[in-house]
Amino acid sequence: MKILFMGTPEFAVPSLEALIGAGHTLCGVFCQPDKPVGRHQNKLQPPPVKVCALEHGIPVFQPVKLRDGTALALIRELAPDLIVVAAYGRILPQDILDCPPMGCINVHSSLLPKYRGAAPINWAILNGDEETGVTIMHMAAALDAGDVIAQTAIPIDPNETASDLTARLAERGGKLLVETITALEAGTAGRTPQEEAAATLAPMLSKDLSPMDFGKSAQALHNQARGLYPWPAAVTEVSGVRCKIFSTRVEKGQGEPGRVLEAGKVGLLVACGQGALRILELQPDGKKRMKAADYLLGHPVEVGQVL
RNA sequence: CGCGGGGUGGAGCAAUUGGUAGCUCGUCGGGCUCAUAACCCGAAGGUUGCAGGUUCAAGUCCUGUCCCCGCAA
Repeated sequence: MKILFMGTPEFAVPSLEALIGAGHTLCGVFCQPDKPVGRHQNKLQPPPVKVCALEHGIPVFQPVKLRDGTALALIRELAPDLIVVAAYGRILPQDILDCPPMGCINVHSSLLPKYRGAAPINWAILNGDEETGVTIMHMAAALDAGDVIAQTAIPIDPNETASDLTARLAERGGKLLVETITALEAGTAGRTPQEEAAATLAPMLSKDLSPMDFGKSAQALHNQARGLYPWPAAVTEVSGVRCKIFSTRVEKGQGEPGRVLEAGKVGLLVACGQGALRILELQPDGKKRMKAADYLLGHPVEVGQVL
């Protein structure tokens, strides 16, 4: 099968590699343009998918616009049988969707119709879900609304971070993608419309989600810390110093929300609206990530103070 | 050269106006205890990121260089 792949971040890489591994012909890879990443805004960084594609000698295209006709012309020239999209980061216009004979399919990291949008994995954790999954679907003009071809559910570990879960789902997605294409070729693939009424959105993350409100339950805060890991991360102030909270645990405990119940070798224990949150790992502004216990050695926090 | 913080014994931090580096934890040895992420006693461990410079003397001032991190994207 001659395939045009579209994807950008790390999540899409296993899918691309799975296609290559399955022996499909990749006639090209589309990804977002290189952009400045990190501290040195003067330097452009290639997205992970580009790096992977180049390693495999696959031509890479990074169009800035998809609706000015040049992208469409390019795709016609590449003449793929099928377009596979995985976290490309753009909505494909109808003329491109209509282009390949076998159509366009998408790898999405949620159990659609739940969590349509940019950050399905994070929102599944933020909401405390116990399972999520990957879906392969035909693409429609609306956001993540196409008919479902295949779906696999996987359990979410109670302490799993979005980063870990992303890696697992990316791998699972790659496998399901290959299986699905095989089924499409064989003509045995199913096609189930999504139940619109059950659709929910998983919008892009932002730093507005970072501040921790200890009035919430310890479980909610724990979900916040792992769901926003590693970016934008749950953030709170410890003795006036802004800290990203990277690793937490839900424990029993009671007290005014935000009050420090314990500060020692096992980190900080902070009272929440319900239960208490053990802060195990954090990162102060300008410092490296460290165990909360280590941070306390040089920055004593009094038991009883309120964060 | 986008803005800013920082590199000190294994870890996290200190070090008055420049005068041969201190604290907490950990580690090792010993003691106490039914027991301990507890306590007591003792010990080891640092040419202060690197390279130059100023000075009688620099972690502390100057120059250069490498690395880490936050903001911003």
